[in-house]
Amino acid sequence: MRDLLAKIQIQVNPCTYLKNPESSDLGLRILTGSIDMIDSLGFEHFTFRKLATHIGSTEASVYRYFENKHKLLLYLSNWYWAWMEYRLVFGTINVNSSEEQLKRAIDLLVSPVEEDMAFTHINEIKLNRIVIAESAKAYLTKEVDDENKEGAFVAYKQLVARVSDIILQINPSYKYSHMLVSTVVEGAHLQRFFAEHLPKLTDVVEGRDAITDFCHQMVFSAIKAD
Amino acid sequence: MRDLLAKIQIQVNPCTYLKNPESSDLGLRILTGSIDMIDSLGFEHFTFRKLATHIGSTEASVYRYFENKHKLLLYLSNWYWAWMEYRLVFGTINVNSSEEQLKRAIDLLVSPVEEDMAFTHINEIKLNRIVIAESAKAYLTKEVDDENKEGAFVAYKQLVARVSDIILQINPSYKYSHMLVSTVVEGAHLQRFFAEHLPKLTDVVEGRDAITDFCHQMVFSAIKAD
DNA sequence: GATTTTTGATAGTATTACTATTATCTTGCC
DNA sequence: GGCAAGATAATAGTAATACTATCAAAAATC
Repeated sequence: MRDLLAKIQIQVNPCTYLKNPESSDLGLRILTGSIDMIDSLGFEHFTFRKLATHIGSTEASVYRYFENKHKLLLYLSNWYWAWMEYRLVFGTINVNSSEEQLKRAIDLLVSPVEEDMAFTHINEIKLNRIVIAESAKAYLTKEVDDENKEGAFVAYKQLVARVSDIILQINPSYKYSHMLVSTVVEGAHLQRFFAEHLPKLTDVVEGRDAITDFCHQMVFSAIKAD
Repeated sequence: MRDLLAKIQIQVNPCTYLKNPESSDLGLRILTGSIDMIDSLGFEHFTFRKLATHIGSTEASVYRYFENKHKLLLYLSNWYWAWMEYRLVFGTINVNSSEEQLKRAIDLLVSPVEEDMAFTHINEIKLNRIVIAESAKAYLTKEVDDENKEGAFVAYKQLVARVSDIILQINPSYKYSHMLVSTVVEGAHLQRFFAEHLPKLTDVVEGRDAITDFCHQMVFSAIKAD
């Protein structure tokens, strides 16, 4: 099993990079280092110069892998969503009931992530924090249409489509399945951020994870009310 | 009526500015001009130098009103949420039923905005687009905790609390009223952005505004399922 | 009409976001 | 083992951004 999983590589759309960072030692250091630094400094304070110093390389070398830090952020988001889809496929395989599939899908998408030992160069816990705090900046730009045409958001769209399909199996007449999925996924991220920084915008409850509970309830009540 | 409304001024928390832009002609031009330019260029490409040229002033003069462009964005978000709250108060006054109050509140928060003639220096349609595409960048930063302490997000928190109160009047045992409101408000913004730029993440339906419909349905099914 | 405040004009610095050039270092290949 | 091709490091340089400082002119206030 270990050997089998070791062969799995998360495929990221090439439009996000100039040279595949998974293809060399320096590339992998760029990924590991950038995840560390974006998580600790925040995207705005993160620069290729700082990254280069941190991983013991040079700015020019980093630029050979990624056009700019925005493309690097796109790469990391894509990796995250492709990883999520891979986990979703594994997590719902052999599950007969669509309701149970949806439950597991929501859990996977909105619960706190744990480290995945299969990918040593990516710290999934830090990457999750980056996706929560920074990934909206990857599409909230004036370049979004051009980048979308190049395929910069396929991984995300594919994941949303997959969960949306499960919803439609449960209730084929529900009109807003994509909206519901993207709202819940982004909403859960937002609530995690609020819980830590702007608690007045959320509801802190003890016991079971409130955000996961809220998402389950919202999804199932929405698709059943119809 | 006209005269009465003319006296109403939207109060914005002073922590966002160095000098109140509503207090001078140049200040008002900064507001009008920045709304134009952030809407057309996007926040990343917007600079104080470009703004100064656009309004026929100088960079140094703009800096006398706002510490930096991030603070200006905070000012604009605050103005928007304070304006929303003012409209919410007017829109739900003399409405007896809590259900009807909530309906109107959701409509106000998630439907496309129209221009408000009472505030000539602010183009609310452009400001709404800015809030949709840029306002998340105002809090998704490493400085959020410090700025929150200074009160940079009070207007937003107050609005969420107000709508949350209406929900609790309808169903006092609903545990996630703040989560639901902030999820719906941010979710609606996101869906408007997706509808225009990433339509695969949303559901385009003809007829009645799909996003408003979706939000109404989601809120009422969530609080009644409990 | 004098004083205070605001604005404009100009200049300057540090940092960021790149691009270019050349030297060095690996690694695959014969 | 040596050579060629490609990758990386070292260094330098440019344009734009994000400010700060100074001083004079203009406007508002008293």
